[in-house]
Amino acid sequence: MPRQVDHEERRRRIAEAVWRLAERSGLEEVTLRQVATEAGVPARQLQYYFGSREQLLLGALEILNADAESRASRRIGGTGDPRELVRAVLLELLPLDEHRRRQQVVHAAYFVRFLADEALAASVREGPQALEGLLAALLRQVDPGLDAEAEAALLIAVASGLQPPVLLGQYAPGQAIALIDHQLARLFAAREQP
Amino acid sequence: MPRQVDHEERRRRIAEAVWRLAERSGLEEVTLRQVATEAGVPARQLQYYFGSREQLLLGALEILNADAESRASRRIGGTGDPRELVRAVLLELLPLDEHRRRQQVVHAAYFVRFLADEALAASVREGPQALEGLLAALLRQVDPGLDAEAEAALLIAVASGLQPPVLLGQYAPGQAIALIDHQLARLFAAREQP
DNA sequence: CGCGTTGTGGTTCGGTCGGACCATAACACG
DNA sequence: CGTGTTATGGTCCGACCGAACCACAACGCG
Repeated sequence: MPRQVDHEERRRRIAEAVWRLAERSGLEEVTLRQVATEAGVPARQLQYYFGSREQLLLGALEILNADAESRASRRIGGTGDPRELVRAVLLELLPLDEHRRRQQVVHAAYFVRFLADEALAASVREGPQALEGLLAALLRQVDPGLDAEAEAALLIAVASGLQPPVLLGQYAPGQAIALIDHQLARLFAAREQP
Repeated sequence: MPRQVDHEERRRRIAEAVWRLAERSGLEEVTLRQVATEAGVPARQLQYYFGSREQLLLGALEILNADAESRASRRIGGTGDPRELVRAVLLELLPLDEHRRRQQVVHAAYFVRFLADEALAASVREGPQALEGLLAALLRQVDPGLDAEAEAALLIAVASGLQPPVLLGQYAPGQAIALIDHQLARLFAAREQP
């Protein structure tokens, strides 16, 4: 194999340009030329490393998701207490740093596309479903008396429902966290002082 | 004024074409030509009734919001019981019929644009804020002991957080309603049998 | 009955789009 | 030291974009 080039690094560099543009002004502005300019590479490379525009959008999304997942698991890996773990998982859904903000805005930019493409929709459903299972298991661990599935679903709905207002600046991140803590405190109240 | 033409009716007809296209495949596909074809009018009329593409997108959004608001107030107008009213307001946030589904998908398509344009962002924040105030007032009426602001914010977060999974087909509408009822039941439990 | 306002249709323009194409440079390997 | 694979760059094409422009049809009013 001649000409040593780190394909992954190139693809990542280009994908990051896609994210920045999508975050700034939606998929509409993610044209091959704009991406090339933003990434600082000739337009031809996008064709070489991703193929068509459609594949570029898909590839950039995959890299973003893989990125977010590894970042998330690195962040929650430490804690052991189930109750702390539940909280950590939920906070992961809020745009509390630049990476998560970008990831969530880009997801929003893709959202209508998810609806239109059943294959995409299926892969998007996986994440929340896995998260819901994990949360339910943790909740059962904390208090077997809970309706774990329903409470897990509610908590995820709360956290993801807080995304837009935080992104829009309607709530400060601290307010969103306080609301999640409010819901968690009520949920765990019975178990707290038995 | 010669040539009697119902401007509002024309604008609505064109706006509906914008919604359908935006719902189907995002703002990216909302081009003047596509809108004209979809609405069944010559492209020139879009220019005449809205001006530029940007103004068309804005105008279509305004009409959509006015529509949704009148439809919503007509739907919840009947009930008097505060507790029923709270539930009705929350269910209004779910995509339970074609109109609400369309409205919410179109909003999703505009979302990144909201983030980029501060004026738009401000107008988008108004709705939820007013809703939150209304809900908080109702909650205080039901049970003065509640932290009405926090509970109102949580309920709205739950309902709006349930939008994406319902739209994606992850939850059936009935499941989403059940989750909201679960949260409401817990909230009102103390008041139920004093 | 003109006549000026208002609405309509079609056409055109400069620019940008995604993607195809081709020549060539860089390098691992026989 | 060729030589073939891999990577790169520049260029070109037909299609479509938003928007401007123009000629004219319809109609209320003086």
